[in-house]
Amino acid sequence: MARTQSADYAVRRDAITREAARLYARHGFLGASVAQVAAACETSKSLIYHYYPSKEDILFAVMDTHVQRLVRAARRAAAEPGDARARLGAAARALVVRYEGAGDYQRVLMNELRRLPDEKRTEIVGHQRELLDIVDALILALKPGLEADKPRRRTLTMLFFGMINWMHTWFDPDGAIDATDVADMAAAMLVAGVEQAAG
Amino acid sequence: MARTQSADYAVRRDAITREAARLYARHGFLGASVAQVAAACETSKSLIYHYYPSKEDILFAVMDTHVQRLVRAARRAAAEPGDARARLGAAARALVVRYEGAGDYQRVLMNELRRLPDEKRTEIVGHQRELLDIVDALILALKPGLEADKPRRRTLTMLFFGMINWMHTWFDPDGAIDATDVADMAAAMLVAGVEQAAG
DNA sequence: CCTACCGATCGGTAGG
DNA sequence: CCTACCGATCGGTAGG
Repeated sequence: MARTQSADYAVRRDAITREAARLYARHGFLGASVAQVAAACETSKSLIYHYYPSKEDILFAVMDTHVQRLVRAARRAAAEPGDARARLGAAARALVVRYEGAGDYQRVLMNELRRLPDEKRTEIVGHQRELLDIVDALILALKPGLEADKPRRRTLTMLFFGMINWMHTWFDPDGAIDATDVADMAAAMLVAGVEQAAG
Repeated sequence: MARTQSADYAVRRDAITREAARLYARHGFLGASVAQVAAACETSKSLIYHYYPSKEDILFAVMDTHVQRLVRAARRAAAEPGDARARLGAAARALVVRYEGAGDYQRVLMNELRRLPDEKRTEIVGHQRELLDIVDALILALKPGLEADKPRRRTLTMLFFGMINWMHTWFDPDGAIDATDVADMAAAMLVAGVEQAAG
């Protein structure tokens, strides 16, 4: 190889991304300064700009890594053996587990999309659409009769993501009900909505 | 009376609140400056500070007027004649109609709560809890057997608000499905969740 | 001529 | 109700 990067280049970059996710989640993208991100990483602002060309590029990294993991997790769950109902439950649980394990990233994804420049926002939105399409396909597998009713399928999908995407605003991991139970409840409610729409 | 206010004091103040809601909704609280609010009202920053002591007080006014209207609308719908199922549907429709008619206010309420100082945030959260309690009471009316299971009732309530509170991120008023249909779907899905939890 | 980094400071704009 | 400002802090970049 011609030139080498620091041996721990990727490690440092990930650390920056993680601290930025924490601060953007807590204070908002505009409310968290690059100086705060640097301080959290116990380094200088200049070092941050060595790893990322701009504050918005850090935001993109936070969202992109998270949404890609969500897509992979949902795809894997939706491809498990079992009928459509079981695969929907598996996908719901997989997503909720990821939300819980990456709460800061999820908050940033939900709240700061408009802070991205058009081109980058489009890329993230594209991945989010892949996620919607996975659920849409499961709804269709559940009720092939809804083939012609795309608007209703999309509405059901959005109501489903409404239920789970904002769990972070109220869910208590130390409470009486755990995250996978909530995922199962949301999946069951979606199934009921699908039955009703089809019947 | 000792001193008079301008005859159109309330009208001007409401106009400021409305323009602020629009700008806070579009750019976020931190992303919208007081100068922008003043420009939108075709007046000066100083005039804004004549009507409101701080930028955060405008934010509080936006949230407070909206959440109080939501509580009134939901209470009225929940008190209509009919069984619990019908009253739940009426409450869902009343909320969704208000969300649609006050989209900017709803967006601000959803996204900017943490920008309020503690005391004011507590006041808004108190009103939101009234809203939760209205739905909780309807769930209980639907299934008295859930009396002892407050955690599950609260989870169902939060899943319900998850469905309708973030409609503004995806709902298309010119689309094939109208807002009250979405409200009915959400209400039906909540009922299914309640039945399942009780059975 | 590269990379990895530092302390200091740039031009503008924020709320008040 | 305006212009003229303030102390502070923003995202980003300079030289070395």
